[in-house]
Amino acid sequence: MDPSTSRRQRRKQARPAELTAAALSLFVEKGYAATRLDEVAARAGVSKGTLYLYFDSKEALFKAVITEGIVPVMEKGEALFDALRDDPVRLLRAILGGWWELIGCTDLAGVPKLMMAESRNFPELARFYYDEVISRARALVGGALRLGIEQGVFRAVDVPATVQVLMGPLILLSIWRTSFSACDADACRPEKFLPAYFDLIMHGLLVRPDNGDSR
Amino acid sequence: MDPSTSRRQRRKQARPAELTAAALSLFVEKGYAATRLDEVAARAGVSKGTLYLYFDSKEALFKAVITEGIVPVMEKGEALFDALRDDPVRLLRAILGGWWELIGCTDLAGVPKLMMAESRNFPELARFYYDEVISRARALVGGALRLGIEQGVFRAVDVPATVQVLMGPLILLSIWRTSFSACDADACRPEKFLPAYFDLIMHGLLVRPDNGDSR
Amino acid sequence: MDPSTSRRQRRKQARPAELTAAALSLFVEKGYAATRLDEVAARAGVSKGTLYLYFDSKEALFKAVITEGIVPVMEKGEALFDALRDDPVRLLRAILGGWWELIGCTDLAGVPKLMMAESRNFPELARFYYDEVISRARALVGGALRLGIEQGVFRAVDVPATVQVLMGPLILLSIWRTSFSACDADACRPEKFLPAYFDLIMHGLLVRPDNGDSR
Amino acid sequence: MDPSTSRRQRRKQARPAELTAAALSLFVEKGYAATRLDEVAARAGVSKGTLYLYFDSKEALFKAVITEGIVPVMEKGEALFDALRDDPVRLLRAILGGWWELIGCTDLAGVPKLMMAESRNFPELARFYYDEVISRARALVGGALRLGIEQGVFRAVDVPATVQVLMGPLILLSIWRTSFSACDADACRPEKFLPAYFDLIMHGLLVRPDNGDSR
DNA sequence: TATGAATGAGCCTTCATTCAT
DNA sequence: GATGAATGAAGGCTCATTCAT
Repeated sequence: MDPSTSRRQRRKQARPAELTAAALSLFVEKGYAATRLDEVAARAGVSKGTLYLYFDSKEALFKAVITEGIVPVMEKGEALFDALRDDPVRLLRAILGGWWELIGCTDLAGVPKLMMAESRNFPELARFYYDEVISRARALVGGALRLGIEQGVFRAVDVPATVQVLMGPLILLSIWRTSFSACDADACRPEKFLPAYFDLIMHGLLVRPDNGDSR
Repeated sequence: MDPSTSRRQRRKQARPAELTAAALSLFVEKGYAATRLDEVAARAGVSKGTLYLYFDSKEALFKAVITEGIVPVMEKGEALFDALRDDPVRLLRAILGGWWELIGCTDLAGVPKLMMAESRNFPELARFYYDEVISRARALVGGALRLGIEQGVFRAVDVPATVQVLMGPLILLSIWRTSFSACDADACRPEKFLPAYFDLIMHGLLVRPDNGDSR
Repeated sequence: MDPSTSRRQRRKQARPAELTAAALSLFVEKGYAATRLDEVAARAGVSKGTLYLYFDSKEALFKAVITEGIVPVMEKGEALFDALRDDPVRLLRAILGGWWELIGCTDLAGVPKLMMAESRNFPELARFYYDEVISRARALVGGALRLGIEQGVFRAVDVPATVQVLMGPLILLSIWRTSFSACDADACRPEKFLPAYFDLIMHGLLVRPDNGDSR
Repeated sequence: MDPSTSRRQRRKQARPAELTAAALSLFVEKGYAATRLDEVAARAGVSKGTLYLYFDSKEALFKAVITEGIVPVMEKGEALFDALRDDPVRLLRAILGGWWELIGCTDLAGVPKLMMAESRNFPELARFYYDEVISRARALVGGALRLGIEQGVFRAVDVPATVQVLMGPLILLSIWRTSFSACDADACRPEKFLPAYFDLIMHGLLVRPDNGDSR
């Protein structure tokens, strides 16, 4: 292997990910329209022209940011599901906690925020995101709920609506951290929020919440 | 009084509200940066120049949209609080349900969405919004929680964190309706969501949820 | 009539023509691609943005330059034809000489030059130009030839091919004047060229050239 | 001799001509400014970087296209002149017909078209072209005319102006073929055009046209 | 007060040119 | 010699803002 070629090759292969990472952080910070490609390129350490070697347009870059970032994570979540089928309580905690670990507390938390802000401007992308991310996430959480109800561990709640309720606090916190952390660093600390979150929802879901599972 | 002058007067007085309403709907639809003042003026039925008679700049219009829309509503909420001090369960339902009625299901639901998207671009406005809206809303919900805990009706939850948890689903649903209703009209129907929401949180909060208060 | 409104109105009505005139001169001078819209605007005495109030894009401006400039002239030519039907020699001179007066020696001479340079880049425009200008011009010249042949004044030449031959020197001269006048001002002087042109073609066409018609 | 080296050598020597040929065809098709060097390189089967091994800049490539293509042809024309001094009619036909064979109906026909379009953008090149091509071509045609006039075969026309007239149809047809052949394949067929051309000009030039020389 | 024509700074995008490999 | 990734200056176009009417 020629080391010199290899370095350039490695660089070239890494570029798209470096660029989408830079773009993600700026899109989240400023919004799609207010983000200048100059800045994206600068943050990725390349010139403006280089960006166009890898992405056809600002819109293409945006789509790559959304699709390439989040789809792989969904697959991990689905693997989790199969591993914990027989304990719905641990499964639900694993899914919701896993969402937080893999998305909510990482840069990818910006993706839901972005999609909410821009879904009307990019309808096909919104459709894609809905099908590939939202639906699949709902199926995971809803599946865990249904298992728990079938096994008599969870109360017989309205599953689709409750899924939406369960995701709400997590998604909102993840957005909060990229939006209001300057105003209120305290409310954004997950170490206080997450226990209260799991305490409330488990108490709300479990048939017999007193056995300590809600902690 | 000349009636034509009077009509003009009325018109003139109504203009700012007509303009902020048009601006709100467009900001929510497209985002701040992607909204053109041409469109705002057109939707309000005036010319672009007229807009500048009432607002100094696009930024000033944005600030008016945020501040003038939502602050009055906060006062209604605070009045509610004083009226229902002695029944924390009804009080909490009234506050959360009132939030939905007065903000969540109206055009004002766009305001939280906007502030999340633009807080980094308008830090002082974010600070204002945090102080005048978020903090006061939290005080209301947190006050109801504390009353219930003191009176032994609610479990002894971590109040600040639980407030955040409680608001999450409501805020998210309100955003969802302006973002993904095209993809998923069903999940945006509050008549299914709200009962499941109250069922879950009341079960999660109440010391004795079986007495029917959770419905 | 309000004179102030009127002046602005008059200005607004004149703008498109001022802009196409400026654009024509620059397109002819530099070519379509090398012409910057800044320059066009500056030459018309307005700002770059103003140009976009009247034309949607550079391409739209180019199309307007071509279509609005030359079509009206064709109609004059066709009127000429009907007035001189009974004297084919004078008719042919009037058409060819009229082409020179109305197009060849004016700024419109740039239009054929432009179309030749850009026809491959704007195929629909080329088609339009071919149908609305070239075909009609050929019909005029060809009609005069045919009349003369029928009346026994002109030799029985191949009409379509000869039309092309007759137009060649005129069109070339008009292009020459915008291309090589700096190199050779002399060859661009029509007062020398035109007599030689008419002398040659009339001698070439007439059955009895000696009667002086060739002058 | 190593045959592979030799092939490379041959390749290397052929490169400039391959590149100018590719460039000529693209310049003629799209114009100088609208031609991208990527395309030129691709059409010549090399990479963009390679192009810069042979030409310093786009402008240098353009100049090479103009100068290297056409100057050698002029010399053939001048050789022709000396060979046919004593028959001015055949000489003139040979020069004009030769122009058509060597330039007008080949890719080199694009050169006059290009120079007309770009002369204002490249004044020194225009000057060079004027001196090395136009003047020499004029001298050839003018010389034949003068010989014919001296020998009493041609009428006493204004030589410089008539040269311009004689070249017009040929040059125009050659341009037409690269510009409007898509619109009007018929008018571009030289087998119809050239006879009509020679018929007209010979009739126009000859003192006694009836002796058949005009065919 | 209301209008809308005009402005020009700013951003996305292209492409001639360079240079490390 | 050949490549093609990288650069950055330049131009088309947008839109917030101004101002004459």
